[in-house]
Amino acid sequence: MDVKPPLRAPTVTDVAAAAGVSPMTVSRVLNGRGGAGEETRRRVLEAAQALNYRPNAFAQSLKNDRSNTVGIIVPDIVNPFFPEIIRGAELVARPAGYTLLSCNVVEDPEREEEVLGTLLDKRVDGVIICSARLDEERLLRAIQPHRAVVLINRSAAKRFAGTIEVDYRAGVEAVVSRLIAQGRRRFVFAAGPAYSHGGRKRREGVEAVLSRHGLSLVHDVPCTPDLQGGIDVAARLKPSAAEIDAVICYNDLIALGLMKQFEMAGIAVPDQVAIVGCDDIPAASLVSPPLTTLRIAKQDLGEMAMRMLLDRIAGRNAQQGIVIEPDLILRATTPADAAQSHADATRERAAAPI
Amino acid sequence: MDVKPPLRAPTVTDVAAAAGVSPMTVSRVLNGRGGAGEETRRRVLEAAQALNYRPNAFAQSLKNDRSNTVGIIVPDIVNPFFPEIIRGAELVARPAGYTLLSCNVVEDPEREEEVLGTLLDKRVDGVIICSARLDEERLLRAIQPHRAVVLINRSAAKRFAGTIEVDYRAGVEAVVSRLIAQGRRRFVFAAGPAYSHGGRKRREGVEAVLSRHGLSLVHDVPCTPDLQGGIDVAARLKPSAAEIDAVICYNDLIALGLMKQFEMAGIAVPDQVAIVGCDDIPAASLVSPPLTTLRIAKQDLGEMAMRMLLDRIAGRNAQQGIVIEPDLILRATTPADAAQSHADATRERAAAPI
DNA sequence: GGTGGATACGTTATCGTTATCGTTATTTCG
DNA sequence: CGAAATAACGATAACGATAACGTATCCACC
Repeated sequence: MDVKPPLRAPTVTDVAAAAGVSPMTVSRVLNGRGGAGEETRRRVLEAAQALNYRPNAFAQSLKNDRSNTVGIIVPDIVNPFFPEIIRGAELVARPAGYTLLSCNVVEDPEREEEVLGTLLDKRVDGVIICSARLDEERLLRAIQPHRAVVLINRSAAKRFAGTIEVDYRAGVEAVVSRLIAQGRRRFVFAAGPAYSHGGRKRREGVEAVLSRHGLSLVHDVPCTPDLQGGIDVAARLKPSAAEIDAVICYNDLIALGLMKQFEMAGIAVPDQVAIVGCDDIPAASLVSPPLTTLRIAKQDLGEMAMRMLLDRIAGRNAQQGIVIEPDLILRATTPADAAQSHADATRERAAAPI
Repeated sequence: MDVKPPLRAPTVTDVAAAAGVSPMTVSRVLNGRGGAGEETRRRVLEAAQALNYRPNAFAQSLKNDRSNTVGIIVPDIVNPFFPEIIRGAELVARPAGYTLLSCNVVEDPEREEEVLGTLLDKRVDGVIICSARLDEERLLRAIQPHRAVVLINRSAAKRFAGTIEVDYRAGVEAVVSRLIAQGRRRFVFAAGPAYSHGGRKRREGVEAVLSRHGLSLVHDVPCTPDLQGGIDVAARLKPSAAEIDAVICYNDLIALGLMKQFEMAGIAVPDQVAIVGCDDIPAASLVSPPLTTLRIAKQDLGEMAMRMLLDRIAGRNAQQGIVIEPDLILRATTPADAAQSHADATRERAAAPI
């Protein structure tokens, strides 16, 4: 019963034959280039419709040397921080006629290089790279052959790429200052991946404030940027838990893993140890106590990055570098400031999952 | 200083010229087809290396009529359920030489149709569709032109696609039975999207067990499958909270949104109302009380789906339909069974984030 | 020495689309 | 009314890679 469609997809030639015109005319009509009569135009459109014709993107790309595809590379798609960025990017890309190719590199620099190569093979018109884990030299070499590049949280290579950076340093300084004002003195930094540029910025923020007060980090613990990383850090800290009173975490996942372990070990948060995360992933507001964190407008970030990329593809390199500020979201893993408790409550309401 | 690369990427012809052979020979060497002398082979490889040659994927695809690209469509990339599936799929696709094009359709059936069209334009070799939201007829029409299709959680169209289904019904029956044994009688189903096939299966499970006990749902509330959905459901339930004692949720996000609202409203979980989620996203084990849920091996699911898809692309339609069973993960949003409390504890330890 | 068969290459044609240029018919205007 | 401009369309040739086929060379073996 089912009319199995011809094994071969219809081409311009097929449409042309059906409409009684030349392939060129079909192309003209379908691309709205003009130069086709009204009656002809109608016939062509009908024929295309009837055959369910879809232009072959390969042939088009081969001809035009543009793929209308852009790539986005993230270190770990399972980390809730990144899907929101991807969504933002896609929201901008699609209406502009671009398809987004999102690639997960599972926190592996080798893979990052490899994926940039694959994207080059696919002739993407541009790439957004989130939190590149490659060292400077390899990163440069890897992005250099690409037509347009936007780097998120990686200041390097401004000559070859647009950049969008989160001002982690300022954000971290704000929380740390606050904690010091509240009497905390013995800080730990759960540092995340050693090769992370954002991680270095965060550390700078912590250390700047600490040294201003004549303090320094009690521990600086690298870890994977996921729940397991937090669990590992907790294991390292538990023996000497009495000697610390605040942990600044590279991201929320680490903070949440840590909190869970502290809870099981009977370490009181925030009374004994304050915990600060980063990113404000949805889970941060759901746990008990809710996590104090630096909120980053993730979807906006993705949208901005994609707009910048499309600009660069179009040859408009207007914005070379953008810096965005994180928002300090005070929740209950840091002590409430008596004088500010009302303001905090208000803020938290605004910060609740919408 | 920087030697700006030629604007045009090198082609086989360039490599051929550099090596002093014909383009065909270059192609042969690079594809390991044999039929090239040892010395020639060396020269070609050197030339390709020197020029940093990368074959143009468009031209190859145009010639071979295969893109070595597969698509995966998910309703919402921000829902933690899906990134793990994507990761699983990618883990299988990449070693097999396929690039994965993942598309987010933001819970919109129109968009789903549109994206399937875009993937068709890109001539993907196959598609995996997670939780299709399209109705039967439109889904069939949309997948029919595709070369190979695997549907996740959608039993339809077995003639045209491989399917992998989670046996939600069985999983839900298990929890509901348990809750009834524990004395719960007044059930609510937070149903998720009305057009979800998986949602219907879950409802069937709940209703089957209830009717076996002469009961029926107190409320059946559709909602978006995210935190907001849970918040909305909570708003609907709060006025009559005294009349219910268990809520079965379409997924964990809904359950978590609901819990947060119940907590703020002073409704005790599980003493007053038991809550059950579905998926076992990482946040489920982090909140307090930790959420009882149906665990789905998400990454495995993605891997299986991709293996099935690659089989179908290769023309081996071995497995037509697979059913996988969810695991009931008992945590603290459902009452502990005295006799079983030790077993539960053991189980929970195994279920902790690794 | 001539025939057969490897082996190592080059030529040609093709995938589907479209820019370029050419051709033909139609209109416009001095 | 005739010349020139305009419009509508077609033929050709690319884009880059590669099957299919052709050719040239060399060795083996009768």
